[in-house]
Amino acid sequence: MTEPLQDDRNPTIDAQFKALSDGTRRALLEYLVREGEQSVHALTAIAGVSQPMVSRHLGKLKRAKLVTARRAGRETYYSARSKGLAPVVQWMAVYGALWSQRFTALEGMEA
Amino acid sequence: MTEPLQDDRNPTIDAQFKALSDGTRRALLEYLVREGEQSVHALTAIAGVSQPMVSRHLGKLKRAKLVTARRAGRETYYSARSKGLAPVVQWMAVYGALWSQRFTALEGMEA
DNA sequence: CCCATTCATAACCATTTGGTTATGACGTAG
DNA sequence: CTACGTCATAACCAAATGGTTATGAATGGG
Repeated sequence: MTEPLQDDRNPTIDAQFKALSDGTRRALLEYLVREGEQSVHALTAIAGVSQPMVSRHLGKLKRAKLVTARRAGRETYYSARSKGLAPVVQWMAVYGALWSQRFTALEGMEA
Repeated sequence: MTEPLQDDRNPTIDAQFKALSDGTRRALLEYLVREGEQSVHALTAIAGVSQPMVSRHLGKLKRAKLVTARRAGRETYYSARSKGLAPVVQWMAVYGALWSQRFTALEGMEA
C-alpha cells in the first residue's frame, strides 16, 4: 500500500531473500520443514559441509527469522519458524500479482 | 515431485533468490512491474546508483530470467518477464505449504 | 561530419560470503 | 575427575558482490 518511492529497502526481506539464495541453506531449511526439529549434529549429517559451516548457515537463517533455536543440554535443536516466510510471501503476493495474474489467495498474511 | 535428497541445488532458483536479495534490484524489478517497459536511462533516474551499476543489476536480473531486454536504437528497454517468478513461486508453494497451512492456490504453475 | 546520448564493459576497491581447520565452552558419561 | 560429544566462534582464504570512475561502441541529431 505504501508506495515504494524508489527503493523499498526492507532489512527483513533482504535478509530472507539472501538467506534463501544459498542452496545449502535452502536444503537445511527444507529438511527442517519436512522432518521437523533437528539438532545441529543431524543437520551436519545431511548437509554437504562442515559442522561450523552448518552452524553459520543456521545462524543466518535465524537472523532472517526463518528458524528458531532451542538449546537442550549440549545439543541445539533448530526448527523452521512458521510465519517465517510471511514477508517474502507478502512481497510475492504484491509483485507477483501485478506481474501476472497467476497469483491469488496470498493475501491475509501478516509479517 | 522429485525428492530433494539432501541438497536440491537448482541454479535457476539460486539465481532468482540471489537476484531478489538485493534491495536495488528489487526496486528496479518493482518499477518495471508497476510501470512496464523502461529504458536503462529511465531506470537509472529512479535507482539510487550509477548507470553502470544499473546495467549490471539488470544483467543479473536478466541472467536470472526475471527480465528481458529489447534493444531499440541506442536505448535498451527492459521489462519484467512474466513467468519469471515461477520457479521461486513453485518453491514457495511446496515449502510454504508444508511450512504452514497458510499457502493455497499456488499450484498449477509451471517453471 | 561532428557532437551528444545511451548503454555496456573494464579496471579498480572494500566488503561480504562460503568454505576450511583449529580451538574453546559446555554438558554428559564412565 | 577425566574423557568424549556437541556446538559455536576464531582465524584464515579465495571468490563473489556492490559500488565507483573511466572508457568505448553505437545510434541519432544538428
